[in-house]
Amino acid sequence: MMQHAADRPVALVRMPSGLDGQRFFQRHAGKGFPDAIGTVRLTEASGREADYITLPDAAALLGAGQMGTLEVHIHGARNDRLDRPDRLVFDLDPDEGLAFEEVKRAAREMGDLMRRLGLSCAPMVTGGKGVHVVVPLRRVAGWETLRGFAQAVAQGFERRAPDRYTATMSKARREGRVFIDWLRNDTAATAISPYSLRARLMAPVASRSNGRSWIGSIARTGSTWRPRRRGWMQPAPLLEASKGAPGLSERTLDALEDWLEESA
DNA sequence: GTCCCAC
DNA sequence: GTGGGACAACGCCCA
DNA sequence: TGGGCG
Repeated sequence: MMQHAADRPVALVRMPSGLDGQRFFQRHAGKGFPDAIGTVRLTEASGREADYITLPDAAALLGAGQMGTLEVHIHGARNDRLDRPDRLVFDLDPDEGLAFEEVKRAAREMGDLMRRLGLSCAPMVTGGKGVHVVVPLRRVAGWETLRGFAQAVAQGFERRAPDRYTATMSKARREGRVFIDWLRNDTAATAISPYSLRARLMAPVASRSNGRSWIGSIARTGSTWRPRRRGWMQPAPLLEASKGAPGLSERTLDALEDWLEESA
């Protein structure tokens, strides 16, 4: 998990009093935090500066757990270049009651497009009903570019198959469709970290809808902890995709233009 | 977990 | 001094 | 401007 979550601003979902207690989302570092947990100064949209939480190493993650942390949500940029995101996320969020098969189909189509645009990517089940398609990026473009790219892709999907996709968050537009949430790609936005638990009963990592338990999720990652059964070990798809990942270049944006024109 | 106020 | 309650986000889109 | 959303 730390290969994904270390050295970037994070937000925590904490339930320090257990399942029956309150639950809160915390992005600013607070007093009484363990020494192992670090802070990183971030300028918010309002212009205000605030100290955000960051986890330098496994000890910090352990410290977070000690404070009742269930979920870790990560920013799209690392501490050493907060203005140059190294990942982009499409959150594929199905309407209530939509078959998981539809989400998988959406993820496949998104993967196809990313490959066509020369980008690499990997799918991730979120532990809820959705799938994140994560696109690791060389840090050549800023947030503005990223956001515009994500929006264009989501709207392109909607235009191509308006009966199956929507790029609009509103409940009404989502009926029977997969909402492609492109809004996770902003300076202050976060997305659930790979391998984070979820603050739900049984603390899943992966949803039941694809039949994979959280133990199975760990096995899938290439973690140093390995289950006995052979054949489960595979390289973490996202880490594989990150190796030599390209950035959002002029060429990528041109390819996107072509795709958009096709569907116009 | 910590701070702060009321008692 | 101590018991107890409050507190621990942000920013977007769209109506 | 406020509500919904994640």
